[in-house]
Amino acid sequence: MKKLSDKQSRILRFLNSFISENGYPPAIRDIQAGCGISSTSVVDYNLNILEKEGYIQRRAEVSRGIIMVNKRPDSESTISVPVIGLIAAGKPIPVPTPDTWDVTAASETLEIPRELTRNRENVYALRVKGTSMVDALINDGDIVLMQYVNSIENGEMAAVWLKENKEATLKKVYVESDHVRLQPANSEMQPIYADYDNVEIQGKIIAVLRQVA
Amino acid sequence: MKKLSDKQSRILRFLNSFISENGYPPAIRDIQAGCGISSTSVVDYNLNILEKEGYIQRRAEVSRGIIMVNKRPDSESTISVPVIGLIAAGKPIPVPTPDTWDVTAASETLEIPRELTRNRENVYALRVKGTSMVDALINDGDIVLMQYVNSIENGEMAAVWLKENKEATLKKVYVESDHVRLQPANSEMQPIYADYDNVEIQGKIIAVLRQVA
DNA sequence: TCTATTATAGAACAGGTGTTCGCTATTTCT
DNA sequence: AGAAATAGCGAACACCTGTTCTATAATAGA
Repeated sequence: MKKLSDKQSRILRFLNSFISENGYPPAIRDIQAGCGISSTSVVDYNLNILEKEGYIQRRAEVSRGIIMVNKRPDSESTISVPVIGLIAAGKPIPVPTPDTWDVTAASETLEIPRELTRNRENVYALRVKGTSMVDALINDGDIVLMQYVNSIENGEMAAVWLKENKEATLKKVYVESDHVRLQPANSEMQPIYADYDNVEIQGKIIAVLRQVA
Repeated sequence: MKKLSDKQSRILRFLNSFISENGYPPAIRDIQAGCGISSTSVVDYNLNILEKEGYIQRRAEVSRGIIMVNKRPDSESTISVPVIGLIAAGKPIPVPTPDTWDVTAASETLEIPRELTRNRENVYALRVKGTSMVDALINDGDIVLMQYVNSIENGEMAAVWLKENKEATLKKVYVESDHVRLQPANSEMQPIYADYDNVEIQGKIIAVLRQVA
């Protein structure tokens, strides 16, 4: 790809904003006005260059037949994820089962790119309260995306409820010969060992979001 | 909302498929052909009904000026963030300036909910390489959302380039009497002290994304 | 400096395109 | 059945819009 001229990148920026603002692409004369270009032929000239360079596609003889190639037309690129509650040491998580699944009932939802959830089903979000999970690189205030599952693979990070301790935490879970090993993500921290019937999987973690400042 | 006639729901379905297939809305005569309708006026007639019922919006006198209302244009809820490169100890970040800002030139982009970026401008993303920033609760493979800024508030987490050490890192930055204190987010870690002219702010961190498994 | 290339201008053309109008067919209601 | 509302039809109009043509200016190469 060659370097774009000032006018060309201006057109490209205008295309993006126009489409996102109006829902349909601009006509040649919209671009002309929006970018302060003197002639439609100059717009046409530069659009052809942009097409040859692969930035856009054009449909001949079609009004507003301009397609941005980089941004996929797939409008289903985000998914609504319910923020169910807090996870904190000492409190159980009110995890919904797939039966009682009702996104609309959640008090708060988050728009998450499908790219992050990788099209998984039964995804919910939890706010992390307290610093009890810094050893898993998860801080106070972070949001963790969880997937409701009954069982998990060895080594996956999961929200586990320790019945005896009455404590929920996020750890890597390894099922071993006669116990369950709960391993913090930080290799310098020591693992916790627990009996099978003391742990209850409440979902596996698939992503972490943290807003700073 | 009234019940739609067969023809109207056929038009609605055609609109969806046409837009997702072509990237721009159909003209009246495209709908006419696509739905097997005999006259453009019939299309116009039904489009007006669809608009009155709230299914679409129309721009008068604008070719292809049809907007689907139910599926909001993605760009309203999400923003395209360019993934500019890696941040790792020992490597400078090729941070763009607002002048050379060109989202389309980035090799990779990420759709991020505006909620996460809080409508900030000049946002870019970096992939974190290596575990050199675990003390800031940022792991290998994490994606950090950055905002290009010249200066930052005391205590904000920023990407700083240490000229002497030839090293980029993410730390909380405090400007103090005769030096700059770079404080890891983890309170148990010791801060780094650096001279004013040894540090170069390359942007402040506004969010962290981590995909697990 | 002369020339080839690239970029810009303005105008005009031909077909695309939303809109309108008069009229007919179909359905709904009384 | 008769009237009224709804739906459909075809054509025509007037503007929209992509495209093309010719001419000129600016730039780069030799």
